[in-house]
Amino acid sequence: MKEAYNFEEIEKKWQKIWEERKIFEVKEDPARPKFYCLEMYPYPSGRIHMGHVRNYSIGDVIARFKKMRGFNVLHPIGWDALGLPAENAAIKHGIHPKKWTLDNIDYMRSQLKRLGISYSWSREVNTCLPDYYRWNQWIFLKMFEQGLAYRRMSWVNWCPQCRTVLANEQVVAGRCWRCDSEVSQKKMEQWFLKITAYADELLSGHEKLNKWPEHVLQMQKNWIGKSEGALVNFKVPSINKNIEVFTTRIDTIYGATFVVLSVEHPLTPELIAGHPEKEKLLAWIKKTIAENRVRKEIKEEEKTGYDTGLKAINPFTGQPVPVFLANYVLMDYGTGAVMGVPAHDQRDYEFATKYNLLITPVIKPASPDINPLAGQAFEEYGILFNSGEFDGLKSEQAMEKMAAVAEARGFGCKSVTYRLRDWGISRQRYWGTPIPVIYCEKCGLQPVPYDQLPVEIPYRAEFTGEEGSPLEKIPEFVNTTCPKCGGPARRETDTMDTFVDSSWYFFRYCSPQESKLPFDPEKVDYWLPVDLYIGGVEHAILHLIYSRFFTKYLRDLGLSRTDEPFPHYLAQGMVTKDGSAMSKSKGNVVDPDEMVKAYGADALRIFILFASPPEKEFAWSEEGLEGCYRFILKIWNLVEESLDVFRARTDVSGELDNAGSYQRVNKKLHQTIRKVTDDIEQRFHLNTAISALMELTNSLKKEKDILRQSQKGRELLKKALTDLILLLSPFAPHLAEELWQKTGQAALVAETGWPVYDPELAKEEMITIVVQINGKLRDKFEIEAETDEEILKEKALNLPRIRELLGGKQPKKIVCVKNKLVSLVV
RNA sequence: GGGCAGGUGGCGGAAUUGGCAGACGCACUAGGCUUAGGACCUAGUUCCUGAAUAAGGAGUGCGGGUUCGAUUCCCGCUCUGCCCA
Repeated sequence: MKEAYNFEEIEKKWQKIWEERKIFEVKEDPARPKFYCLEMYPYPSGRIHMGHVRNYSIGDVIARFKKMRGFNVLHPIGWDALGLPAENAAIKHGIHPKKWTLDNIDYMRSQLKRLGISYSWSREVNTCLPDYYRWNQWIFLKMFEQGLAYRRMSWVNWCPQCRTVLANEQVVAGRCWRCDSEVSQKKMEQWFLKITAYADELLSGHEKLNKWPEHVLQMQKNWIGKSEGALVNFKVPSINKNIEVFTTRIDTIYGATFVVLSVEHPLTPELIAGHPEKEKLLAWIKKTIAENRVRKEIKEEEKTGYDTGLKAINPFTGQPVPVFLANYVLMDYGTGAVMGVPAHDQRDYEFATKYNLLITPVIKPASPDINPLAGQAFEEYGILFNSGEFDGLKSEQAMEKMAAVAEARGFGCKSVTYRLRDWGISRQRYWGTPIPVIYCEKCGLQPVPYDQLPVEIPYRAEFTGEEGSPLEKIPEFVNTTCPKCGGPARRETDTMDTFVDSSWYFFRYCSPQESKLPFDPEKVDYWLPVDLYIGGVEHAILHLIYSRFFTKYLRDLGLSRTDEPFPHYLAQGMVTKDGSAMSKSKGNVVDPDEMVKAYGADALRIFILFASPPEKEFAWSEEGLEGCYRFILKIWNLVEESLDVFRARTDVSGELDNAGSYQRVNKKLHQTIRKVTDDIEQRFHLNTAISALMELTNSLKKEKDILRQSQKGRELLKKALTDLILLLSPFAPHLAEELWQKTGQAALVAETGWPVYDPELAKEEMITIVVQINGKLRDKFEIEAETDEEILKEKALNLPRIRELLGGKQPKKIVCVKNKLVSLVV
């Protein structure tokens, strides 16, 4: 009697055994090669979603595979547990953020365990516990000591109704998410981390990241946005001040017919001091500042500016040019001032046209074949003219020479700027790491001494969503004593961006209990870098760049020797259904729990991996899942029906009736081992690995009754089933363990080695050779592999069909490729 | 506007180095088995012409190029998605 496949029972059983026997717990072992397999840790929002299942299933295949290949595998998980949603839940439902978060974690942990992911649970990291976030504070203080954490004025979103600061995600279409009133901008003192100090290394480090997807590197490059150019001073004689502009095109400077400053430029007040329409101008400036914060892009028709009436001197031409304020120059980039070259910059061109400014061309195309289009700027490099002593130079040469001249004459120099800004980490929120700083009336700003860490998030707080951060309203928290003079002082009430937590959590996994330092440098030295990092591409810029920054900082602090935390990043594609990303707002979310209940974790895992390669989009379909469930049933039944071959029998004759069957299955087996191994190890194409397993299963199913008629065939079937179970185990680990046990194995699959193939046996002996005439397939024939090209040619020409088609004519040319084809040209 | 990724049957996808396009799965069709089945078994399924298991033609977004040969390489266009402005 065949036993039925009861996935619920089987999966629970093996999850329990793995946990009890601590199969996936690891220690440093210098004798073995290590493999650190990491998936992006989840935010404990309440429930696991399909994106998580995909992410963790991919990671689990790799982790289990590497373990079977003999690696010492670290495969940890944790929780990105601080953040705004917990606070929102408190505001909306009156649940304390801590309770909400910890409850969510408990539930989601059980969900992950139900999926059978091979995590080292003893290393679980939870960022909302003081044990973890105290080290955020520790690292912050180290940065503060070195001037890499600093405070300055910066803009925040402000809801005038709720009188509170809003996070960007709380601003919906320019309005407050709670009260729908219009969000304004407010300047406040904020904390920053000096990531720009590492701008150059973050960029040059890309060279080591040859196992990152090219497009992710490109995104980071754009984000860092290095531009090489020059700084040039334009003197404003009437107020005796210099306007320093940054330009990447100093070769066009003879065409600079005006200067434009950001409305937020520090010189603005002086520039407009004597303006006849000062009031009107101030109103416009205020409006522009507000708009610049909200708006992402400035379209042509929206470019507005004001003439200050003042003139600046173009240091190259010596000519006075008008000084403008405009909304299309941002204080955040370069120096907050640019020179306007309307002939060679499209934005300047549009601006000049609108305000009737002089347009002076100074660059002509290098080749006379190119005609600059009328009615727009010519932005290409070319040959200088109208440029005094620099006439006739190419743009590239001119840029060098003119920067040198500017430097020699004292009004400029070569310069590099970055688009990358320092990282603003201040959040006026409760559920985050308190920034460990104290303000004393007498002594001023004081860092919290290391021995007073952690500064804990006070439990008792009120969550109204109004009137500033909850922390501000907790006197026991705010009121403290100055660590220097002992007098009364106030605590900083800002908390840290949660990206700080996720910038180094992968260090913490190496020694999660460490209490003297953020992590044990020796253990980190053994495990880092992460050998494979898997996660959604939505974190490709911020999280990955911040993590790289922290890694470099921790290295410079002497705590680690790792330059790049993630030498290999696998960017997983989106999970979609009905053509769009699964999301609550779209209402197309499929709950993994229900699927696990209906089909089991193994079927869900196999389907999610089978439907598309990891880096591509994955489209949900329940029919597809059913198909994978049937595949599992097929394997189950195949093994059930063949269990007798695992028992010694004497009543089977020794000789094989069907040698062809033996050959086919043996070859298929070795080819499958080869393909599954290569697909996992080299390409991460888990979908084709699974399809290879399906093929092997189909073939065994078809041949098993013939094979079992002889002793030799029974041995092969036994080996094939054994290897099939092993190959299957990273994908469907519970099923594999159960079948493994059924076939009489004492050890666990998870502790067994990966099957090995014989390259000789995996080779095809007979090969189909294709015969083409004029590139069209006309016939084919079977022949031994590696047969000489001459023989192929002869054989092809003698095929009856080919002779008929040639009609006695000699081909003009014959191309022969060993093991592939014969191509005739007539 | 710039950068990147992608476009292959009814659907998800395969084709790893320029060499048989459509593996594997879904869905569907016909038949079998069954009291029944969303189970299982057998056969079939890119499109067009054909009674056909005969034979031929077209075919990997569109147009061109390189090549004996292009889903794959090159040029131009187009559409979709992502990122940045």
